[in-house]
Amino acid sequence: MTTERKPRKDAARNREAVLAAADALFAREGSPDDVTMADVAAAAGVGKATLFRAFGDRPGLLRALYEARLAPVREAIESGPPPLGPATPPRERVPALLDAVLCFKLDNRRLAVALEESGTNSPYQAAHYQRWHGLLRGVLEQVPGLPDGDFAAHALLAAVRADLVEHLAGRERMPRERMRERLAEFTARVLGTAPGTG
Amino acid sequence: MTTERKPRKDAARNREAVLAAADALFAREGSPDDVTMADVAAAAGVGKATLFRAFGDRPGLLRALYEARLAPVREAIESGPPPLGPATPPRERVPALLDAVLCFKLDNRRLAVALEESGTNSPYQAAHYQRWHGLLRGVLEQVPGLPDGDFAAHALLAAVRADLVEHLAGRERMPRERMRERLAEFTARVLGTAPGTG
DNA sequence: TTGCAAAGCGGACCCCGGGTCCGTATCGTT
DNA sequence: AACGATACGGACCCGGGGTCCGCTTTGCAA
Repeated sequence: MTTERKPRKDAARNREAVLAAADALFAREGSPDDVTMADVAAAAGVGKATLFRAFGDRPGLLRALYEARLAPVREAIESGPPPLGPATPPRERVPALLDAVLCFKLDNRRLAVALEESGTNSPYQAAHYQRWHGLLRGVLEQVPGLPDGDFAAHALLAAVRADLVEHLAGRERMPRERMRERLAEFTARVLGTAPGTG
Repeated sequence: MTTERKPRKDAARNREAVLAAADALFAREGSPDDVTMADVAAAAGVGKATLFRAFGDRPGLLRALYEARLAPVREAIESGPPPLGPATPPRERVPALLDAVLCFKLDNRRLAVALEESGTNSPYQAAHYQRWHGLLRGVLEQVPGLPDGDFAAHALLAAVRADLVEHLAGRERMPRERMRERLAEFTARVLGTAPGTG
């Protein structure tokens, strides 16, 4: 087993400072890649090496920020009450999950875009995507009449990809509630629960 | 009006050489961004400046390659016979369009990925995306019972995004015909023409 | 054919951002 | 207080996109 030593307290403090600074910068700046690593280091009042030692590389920093923000949502999904929690019947849980993802991306647009475009490789290898996909796929496969949960999960998640959300909400100024509504309609159609279909 | 002068013939020749070289390199290399502009210039037997003069910047080169490959498909869509051409009834044309996009991306995976990730800004501002979306949206809105063609068009196109296609076809080795089938099923569900729904 | 702009060429060069090195400062333990 | 381990920081390196400018080629015209 890999014995995890606990970090020195200045290290921990710096780590927090960096996270806070990065958070603020991404919120403030227009485009994610206008924020350079040197910027973050400077804003945190820290040397570049400290930053890289703490997070490995740029994607590492983004991931850390992302996971921190995502934690409450994960919690709600893994052990919360319906309609997000595991006790929810599949037909209701699927739209709830997608809505949660959408809302999360709406609330963290810049960050989500930065993360998706940061890796040198596709977002589909990212651990958090694999988790979302695995979960959604599992729930979809409990819905009778859905022939292929795997592809459907990918396709539904594609509809809430960060850059699409950013495009619609940011560039096209589509209101939040409208987007949620459209996504719900779309999901319902895929599930075969659409009003017009019956 | 902007008077377009015709280029000198060595310029034209070089332009072709660059396109051919880039094409070959993207096909050969594993990852799109392993191919540098300098590589392309060298492979084409041309100076870097020539390359940049001809195409502006890296995205410009990618776009040129992409448009060239895309031309026959556009042709088939704009003035070809059914099921792609304009004479096709909407309910058949939507899946045909998506299938065409999917096949195109399968045949030009590397290039499509490179293009989507190349721009400093999202792929949703790219002219070719706007065209696909506008077209699909228009067709969708001719289908009765579809409340929102705009979002549905985005969502359906998201299901055939280059990196997803690359992930499924490349990394996960999903066979071509299987992908087409899954996409067709998914599309049918959205359109309300799925076998399980009726 | 030769003259001569203008258009084009090429590769050395610049810029800038991610990532590293290593001498110095801090921590925390004895 | 002292000393090893751990962390700090900013100068530094590297590699890739994009530009500059002195030289070559083209094509028109005399």
